Amino acid sequence: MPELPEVEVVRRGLERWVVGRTIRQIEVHHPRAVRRHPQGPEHLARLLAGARVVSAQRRGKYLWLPLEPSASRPDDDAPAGRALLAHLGMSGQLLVGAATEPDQPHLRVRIEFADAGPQLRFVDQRTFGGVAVVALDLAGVPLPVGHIGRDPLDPQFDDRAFARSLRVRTTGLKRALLDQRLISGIGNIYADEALWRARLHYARRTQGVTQAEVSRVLAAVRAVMTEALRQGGTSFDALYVDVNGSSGYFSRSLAVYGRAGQPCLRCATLIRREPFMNRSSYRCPTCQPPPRSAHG
DNA sequence: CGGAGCTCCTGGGGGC
DNA sequence: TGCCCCCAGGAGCTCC
Repeated sequence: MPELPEVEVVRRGLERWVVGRTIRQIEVHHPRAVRRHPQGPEHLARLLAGARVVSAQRRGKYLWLPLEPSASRPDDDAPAGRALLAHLGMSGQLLVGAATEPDQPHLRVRIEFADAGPQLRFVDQRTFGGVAVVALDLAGVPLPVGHIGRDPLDPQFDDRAFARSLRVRTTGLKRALLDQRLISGIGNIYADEALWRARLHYARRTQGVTQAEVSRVLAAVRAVMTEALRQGGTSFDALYVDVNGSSGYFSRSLAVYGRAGQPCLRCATLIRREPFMNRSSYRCPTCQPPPRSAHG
């Protein structure tokens, strides 16, 4: 399940293998993979043909490749330029490989370049992810990404502003961590890992969280993501891989996620799995006790 | 408008 | 062995 560290691994791969190259043509193999491109697959293909990839950017779990502005036209509706935007969703992969490699079973979009180099493929089993060509705002951020907050590894992330907006929310702590408008890049795995490291329960009321606890949870988020990044990301199977198809090793380092019934690495209490938002939360009952009152 | 719940999707795995 | 149901979950959408 790609979260910030996994997406950043992919971004680095794109930076190395795709930036500077010119797209020759693309093939859309599944309409759902381009559903976020409202004008349809043919329009997407037209915009990309001949475009040069300028850089590889990321905010939270969104990736985008700014494109060299084409010769300006009077009717240009994207004065600040366009980018190829990608979200990996649950199971999306961006793979760089030779044209001679056989098509993956869930190949959704193929991008070929004008040079003789490897192609870029968007492969996605569950089709929660997708690609689109979108306009950039004056800050260089894709319009559909405008509502996404900065992520905790962004140097411009404002810890104090985060603490303020967190404490005026009326929700639970984990729900807030998963709200990409407030802080981006965190998904179910890293939310559980960070809460375990910070020794906080997922249902803690955001209004009742102290400044020290906010600092603790932010430090935990950054620590777990930085460690995961160093190990190439988290992977349980072949679903999440870097652009070369290699898996990360961080799954070996998970303290609570997926460890129901196994001892807590701090206190040996058995880790518990509980239903949460129609999904699961993993926690240590001793290190992360339930909040005692409505104030959390 | 904030908050909560629903929905999209596919393949693996467990139960019978 | 085969079938059915559950599970994984990001994020846009809908409803209150």
